[in-house]
Amino acid sequence: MSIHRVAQGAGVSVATVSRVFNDPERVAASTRIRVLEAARTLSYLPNQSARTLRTQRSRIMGAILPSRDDPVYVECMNGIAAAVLEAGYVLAPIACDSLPDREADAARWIVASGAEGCVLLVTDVEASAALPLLGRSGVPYALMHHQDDRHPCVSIDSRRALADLVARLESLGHREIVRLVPQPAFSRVQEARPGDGTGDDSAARASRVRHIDMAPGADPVRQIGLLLSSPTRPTALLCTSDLLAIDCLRAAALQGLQVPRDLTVVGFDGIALGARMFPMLAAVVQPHAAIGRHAVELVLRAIAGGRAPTAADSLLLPHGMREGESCGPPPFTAHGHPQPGHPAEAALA
Amino acid sequence: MSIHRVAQGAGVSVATVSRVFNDPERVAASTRIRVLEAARTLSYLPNQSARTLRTQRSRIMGAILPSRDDPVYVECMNGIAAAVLEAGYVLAPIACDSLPDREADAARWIVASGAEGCVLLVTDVEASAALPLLGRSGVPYALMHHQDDRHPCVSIDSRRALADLVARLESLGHREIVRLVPQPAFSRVQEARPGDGTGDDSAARASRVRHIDMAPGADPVRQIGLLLSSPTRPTALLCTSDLLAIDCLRAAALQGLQVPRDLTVVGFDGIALGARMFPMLAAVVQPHAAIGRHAVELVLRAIAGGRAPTAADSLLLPHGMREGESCGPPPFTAHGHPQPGHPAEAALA
DNA sequence: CTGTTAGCGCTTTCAA
DNA sequence: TTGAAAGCGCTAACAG
Repeated sequence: MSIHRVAQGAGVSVATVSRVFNDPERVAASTRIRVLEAARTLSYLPNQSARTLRTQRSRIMGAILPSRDDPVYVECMNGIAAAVLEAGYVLAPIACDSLPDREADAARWIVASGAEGCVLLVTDVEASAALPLLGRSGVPYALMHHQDDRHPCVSIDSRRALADLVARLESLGHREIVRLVPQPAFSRVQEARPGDGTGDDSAARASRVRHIDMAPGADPVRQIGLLLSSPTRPTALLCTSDLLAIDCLRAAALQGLQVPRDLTVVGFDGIALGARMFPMLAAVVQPHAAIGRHAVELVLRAIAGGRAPTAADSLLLPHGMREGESCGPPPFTAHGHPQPGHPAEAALA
Repeated sequence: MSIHRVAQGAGVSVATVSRVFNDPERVAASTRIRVLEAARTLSYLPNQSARTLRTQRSRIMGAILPSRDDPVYVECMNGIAAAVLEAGYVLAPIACDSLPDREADAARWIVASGAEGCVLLVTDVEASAALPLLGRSGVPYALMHHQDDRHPCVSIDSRRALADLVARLESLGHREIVRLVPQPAFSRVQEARPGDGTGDDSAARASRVRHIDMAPGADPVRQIGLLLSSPTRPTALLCTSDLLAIDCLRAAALQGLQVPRDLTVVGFDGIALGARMFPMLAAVVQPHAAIGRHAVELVLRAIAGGRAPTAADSLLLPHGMREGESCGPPPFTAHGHPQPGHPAEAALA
């Protein structure tokens, strides 16, 4: 069904029909009604491709994310989708399974589709081929969950969030904190690692934490179980993601450890599901949806202003903390000896 | 960057450039290389809108789903996305938050975008405005997770799955089984309910189960807690969704009940996350991804054959069963079937 | 093997 | 307030 048939049906020119849909004020009420009527009976819908081709405005917003499975990205996508919808755009989301090649493909498709902008979360900002691709094509973009001097970013202050979390664990008495890092690690996770050269206070605090890289491909629950059955098992597990924290909860239970009595587990995302489990997962709560929303709005603002966003437009959003039920004092005394009669004592014997 | 500039750069006509991208064999190797080179240096990408407008083939597959938050739909979407990608199409997914109006809007957009097909999961097949909309526009579609005589559907035999699950619970000795049904219930959940008039064996078996509608809007964990604190609490909770089963697990823990010693909880989706929790969630395992994939392939086959899919093309996929750790024998000897007017029902009112 | 050209459906001057 | 017509970038006859 094309605009011609509608024009014919209403006894007007195609230009008038077009105006009815794009600038209704500029056409007489009587003709407008006639056109609308014709359009309705023919169930006419303007052809998007033709419209895009003609106006050079696709009203498409691209979104490149590592995966569709992690609730973190789902929550982020919710914010993105809402902002995109409100702006009258349509969303073209692409999940890349954390594969850099797919990220580049996605960026290429984004450009070819004529998307007016793009928000994205890449596995590795440095190595990303998608970023320069978008940059070269002049597609305005914003990164989510990253902090980088060379790109417009929206995220929390992850270094500070980590410091907050460590401070909380330490104030509870934990001295043997292990931070579990899945491999390959996203650049957003690598940040705030000891020896990153920034030398600021929070990094110093974080360096008191032992970092353990998880073997890629292996079953996380088994790996964590191994760690927990070690005689020198940590008193607190600080996970880079909530999904990993959930694995920790299961691993602990399989070892017969009770959380938080025998072990503290904290996450770093604050996904909604964590609050529906038992024990409720203690975690940094990142404003995932807000991050997505702000990233979209940043890009939209740039489109409206006719210029690409820059690193100077970057936004840092506040994070929260979920107390949860998976976090408590360590089972050991301050002096590092097992409390008498504590199950951990038997385990260490 | 248009095809003209590339043609100019390579010293050929636009037709040749077009051929290089659409039917490379038909152009001499030497010219092809020259064109490709020019395209690369100019970082040319064919304009999708122009291509679609000209060929009348958008290579877009629409997907309408109730939400983005439920892992069930995420898994489904994974299957859809994979099939769509393999076919060289691009996916346009729309989440409707289970709002019929948004479903209709989505269908309208699908049509306007020129999508060649659509897979969808609607809240209510009967009342859906999206279905007739697609039908009228001639966009081939397939329903997922539904069984309906009037539409092409891909799903499991949910009646049989429910019967299998009930049989398993009964063989373990459970006689007080409650099936928790969130409100408003999807048509896919309403199926297999007593009094649905089919009168077959599985329905008869399922009718031994007491159905309890959950209060819409209220906190599920609280509601379930109330049910569990009743003196005549059921011995097994049969949930229509895994997410609800997870709520049951938490509610049970808050009541001091140990699963499965004091209470059996089973889900009806088999989401991956359920296997990562403790206790591992026992559940019917639906092949969500396969359902999505088959729905797409069904539509693709129809597109290739130049005809819309019909109810006769419907597919029934086999379901599985996850033993899990949340399922065991009841805590006390069976004392007969639940009586009408069970107090547990009042607890939820 | 390659070039010329019409036209997909729409918006938008420019004229009336 | 309305219409005529050009052209967005591309593909597919058709001609050579």
